[in-house]
Amino acid sequence: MPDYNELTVPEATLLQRELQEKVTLVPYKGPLNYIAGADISFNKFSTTVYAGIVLLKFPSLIPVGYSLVKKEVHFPYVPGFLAFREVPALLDAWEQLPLKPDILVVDGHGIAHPRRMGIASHFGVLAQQATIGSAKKKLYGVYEEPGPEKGSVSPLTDRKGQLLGNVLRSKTNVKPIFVSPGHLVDVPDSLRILRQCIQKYRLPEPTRLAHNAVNQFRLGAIPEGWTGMS
DNA sequence: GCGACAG
DNA sequence: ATCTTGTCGC
Repeated sequence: MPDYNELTVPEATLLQRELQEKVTLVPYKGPLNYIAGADISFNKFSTTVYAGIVLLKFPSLIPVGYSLVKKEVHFPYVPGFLAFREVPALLDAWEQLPLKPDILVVDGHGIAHPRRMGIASHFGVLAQQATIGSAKKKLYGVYEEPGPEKGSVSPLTDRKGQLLGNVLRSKTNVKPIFVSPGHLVDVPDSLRILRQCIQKYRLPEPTRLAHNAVNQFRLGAIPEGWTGMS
């Protein structure tokens, strides 16, 4: 695996095209006893990123532990290349997880990307892990605004009509979230599974808890490493 | 050339 | 993404 910090955007584009051929979109048949959420936090203008993965029991969505890692990154944030900034740190956090989840929810898009290679797909291929992308804003694609009530959904497609994911109204009268498969799951299952992760907030529990964890970690409220709960 | 543009 | 007080609406 190349050092992402040394890549140019053209080189990163070539790598995305190579990895894209490995993305597998299939119905999810495996067990679903554990699910996890991954996210990154950082101080503006800083090259230090705080990555974290929170593991939760499914379907209770009760958190059972988290993995936190601090890392230096130099690849800049460029729309369409988020993975080159966040995946290295997330892989470190992933490696120190004592127990791998059946599904990992990544904060960002899966195949709803110009080259069908959003961060969730990128991570999934490298870690050979089933992943779902859950984003707060659109990166690529077209869609009709879903109805205002919680549960309303509308398809996200490319300009040729190919299905990329779905736009889900997770809470009534609240901006919708974008759900797309990353790897080893398909569009229908990514939506079905993610819907089961919505509780009281706009964001799915795995992502929401991961966001809280990395934020507290960055602020020094939690120590680095693996922390089981009980 | 102009608008769009995950985190 | 992060920094922030008040404010609008269910």
